[in-house]
Amino acid sequence: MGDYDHKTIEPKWQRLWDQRRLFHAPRDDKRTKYYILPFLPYPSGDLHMGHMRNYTIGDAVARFQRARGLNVFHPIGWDAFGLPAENAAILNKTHPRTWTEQNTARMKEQLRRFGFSYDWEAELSTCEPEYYRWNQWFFLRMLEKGLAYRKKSRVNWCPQCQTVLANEQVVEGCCWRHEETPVEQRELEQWFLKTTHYAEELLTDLDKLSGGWPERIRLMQRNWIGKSEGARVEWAVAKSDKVITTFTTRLDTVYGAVALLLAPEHPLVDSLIAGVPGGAAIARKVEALRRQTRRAQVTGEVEKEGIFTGRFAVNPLSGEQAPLWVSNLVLMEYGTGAVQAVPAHDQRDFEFAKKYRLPIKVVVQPREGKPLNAARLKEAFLGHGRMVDSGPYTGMESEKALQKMTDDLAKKNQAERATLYRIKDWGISRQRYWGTPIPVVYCDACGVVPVPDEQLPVVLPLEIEFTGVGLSPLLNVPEFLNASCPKCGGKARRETDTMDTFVDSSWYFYRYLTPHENAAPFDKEIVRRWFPIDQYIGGAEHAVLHLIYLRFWTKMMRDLGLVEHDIPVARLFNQGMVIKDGAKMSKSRGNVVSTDEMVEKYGADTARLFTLFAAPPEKDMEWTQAGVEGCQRFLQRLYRLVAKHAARVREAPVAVPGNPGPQAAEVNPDERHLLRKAHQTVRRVTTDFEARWHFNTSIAAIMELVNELYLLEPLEEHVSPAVLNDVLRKTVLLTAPYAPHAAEELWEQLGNKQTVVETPWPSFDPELAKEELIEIVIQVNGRVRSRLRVSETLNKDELNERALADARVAALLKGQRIVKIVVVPRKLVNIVLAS
RNA sequence: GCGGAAGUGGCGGAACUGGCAGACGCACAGGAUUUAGGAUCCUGUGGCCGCAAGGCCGUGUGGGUUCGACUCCCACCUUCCGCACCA
Repeated sequence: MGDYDHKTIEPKWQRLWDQRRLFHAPRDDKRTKYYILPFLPYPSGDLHMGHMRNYTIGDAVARFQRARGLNVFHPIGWDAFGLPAENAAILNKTHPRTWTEQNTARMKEQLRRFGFSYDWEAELSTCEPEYYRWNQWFFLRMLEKGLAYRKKSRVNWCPQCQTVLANEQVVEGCCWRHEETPVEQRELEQWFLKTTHYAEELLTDLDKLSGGWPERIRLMQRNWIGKSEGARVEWAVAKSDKVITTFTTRLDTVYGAVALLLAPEHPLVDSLIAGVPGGAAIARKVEALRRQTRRAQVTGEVEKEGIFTGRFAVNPLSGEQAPLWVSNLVLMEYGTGAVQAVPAHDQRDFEFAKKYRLPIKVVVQPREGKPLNAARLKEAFLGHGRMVDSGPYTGMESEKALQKMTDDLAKKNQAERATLYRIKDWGISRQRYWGTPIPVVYCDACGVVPVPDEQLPVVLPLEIEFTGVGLSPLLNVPEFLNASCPKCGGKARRETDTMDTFVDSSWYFYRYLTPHENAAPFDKEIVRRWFPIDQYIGGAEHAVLHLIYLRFWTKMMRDLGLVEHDIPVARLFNQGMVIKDGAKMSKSRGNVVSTDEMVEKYGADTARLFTLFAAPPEKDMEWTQAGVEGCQRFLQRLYRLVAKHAARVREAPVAVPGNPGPQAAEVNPDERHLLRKAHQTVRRVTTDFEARWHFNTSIAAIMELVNELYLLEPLEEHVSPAVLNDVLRKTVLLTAPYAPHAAEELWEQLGNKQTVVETPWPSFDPELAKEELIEIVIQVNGRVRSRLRVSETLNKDELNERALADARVAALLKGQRIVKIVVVPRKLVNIVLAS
């Protein structure tokens, strides 16, 4: 019989699954497809239990759906390019490729030891030329379509990474990897992808994702895209031929504008202050404002301030002159870098006006409450209402005035409706070695020239030296740097910037289906059959980066005619974090639980089981040693039980089509009880998988079933082999998605030749699951005073009668007047007494 | 400041549609087995009062709706997360 020994069981079944290719999903198959995958992991070196939670959840679902008869595709691969590999190269003199390969091999081994049901034949690594070649190919297509372009721009520079960061990688003014390092600003020529081209579509698609993607993620993306509708309005500068364009969503308040504010970086600032008295002093102030980092401005480390330029601008509607100020209140990055200042109706303008003693002019009166008085205003009024002091618009509703003013100005070509998005184009240039080379060359004669498709891939040279200083190390590789121009054949210099690794992760899930296809990024027909992804699983930290880029990429591919759908991912699941000692499990916090140690000491099954049992998967869970031991104890308990009885029951007849298994009529009361519990458990676990993924309650239900079995020990005295066989088989099959190795071992002991993986999910009989007698609670004034065990067919009147006849209830009713009796069939009787 | 999620025993959590609060697990206590310990099996375990039967209190706080509220409504407190001059 022996004891539960995970060390022999787990490798045994892993080998067998592997040999028999049980997790390979035939791309062409009549069964319904189910495409489930975890986020692409970065090979950072070592997996800990925090990472494993993601894979454990996905694997349980994959195994369940496979048992349900679906053709499950469950791939994994490696996000193999990126900065850490290069930083490691600088520190340890290992080549990024070597470092990456070592880490990948190590993590792959760790995943294998957990027995996840991946289709390893689909494995891919983004640093392989056969993969990144297609990044380059896509880039060229986008270049042709005008979706990729180059511009000089002020970029975020992290002095730690020595590289440019995308806006998304800047967290509160600091680097997302180095939270203590403030980001600096630099001017560089950069490659951009036009994500803004799809801003509107990316926004409206969020509605279609309702139900499939978590509300939280959709909201974050909506804020990120940040649509706002308004108008661009032209203000002439007095005594000048210059015109300043503002953007506003509240043109209705324009009569209340007491100033026009310009961002310090606004291109007209220098020429406007050039000839003005005191211009030199103003210029010095502007210079000081420009030196402030955006971080300082946003976090309020520096005060909101400004300076009057000595110039005036003409209000396009009132004709009044408004003083022109330069202020760090205004951002050059958003809108036009110029805004109307309306203190009465904008809180920021209100505070600015108070500070500089600018007048305050109310032009919209609220519909309810006291009318506003400019002199006594404590804060800006942001709502809509009735227009006052606004020339011909006075008396109108402000919403109407907004439209009318825009139309009126538009007729004079002084305004146009405009929609602005907060989302920016995606800067993909990285001054780094370990990434996809951007396939263009710079020719002295022809300028920027794309590398022709036939010359792809532009291969990253492997012979390279890392000094850790300066820009890209590729600048020191003449064989790479020096190219000939594809157009004129003359001397050209190759682009040394590489692509942001978010490019790699934007489309890898298409490549999984045909990872070695070499005529195209993927097989269109196979993709058509397998998309969208049925279930994507990963952490919420990628809510606005990866998960917007991948939607962008699909839009772009749709416009290239490569795919027909708009949304690549039908359902998204965000698992919670793993907490240890009060903090998120992470290497930097030093509170990681090693997966190797877990497998060694408790086994993968125990680790997996605990991961799912400790909390529902979307919530944070706390890792505790005692909890892990409890789960191991359960597996041992199950193992001992099955092992003890296997020999006796395995020859008994088995429920198959034609023989539905033991029925109610043929069994004794103990057996009836056990069968009922078993069928109830199958129902509970099945519905938990289908509806809400609360594996903690599923596992609790299986534990209850096992407890019932123990209470009937010695089982041979109470339960026939046929019934016991049926119940044990169900128990093992239900356990399999959570603890697949132990399940296989026990399944084999029960005399099965097929693996669990090849065995259909157990079904349940609703009739057998039904309780014969149900418990009805009798309440008096809402307090439980007694209970009845009755047949569930009893109707209201019968229940009423039985409740009043109850001895304990009758005693309480003596001398009391009954006001009302509430009867809820199958639940309770509540007798309400006069007070 | 704005938006979101969440607050239940000593701990992790359960209660799915307004109907028995605390499933399951941990921890703890008692018993069986054992030379002993460990392991295993069984029993108990929200608080207070009581020998017991039983009673009272109890889901962050205060109010409300209801025969009945962890669940719905209002106000507030705490924690976590996201956004944060977006004109």
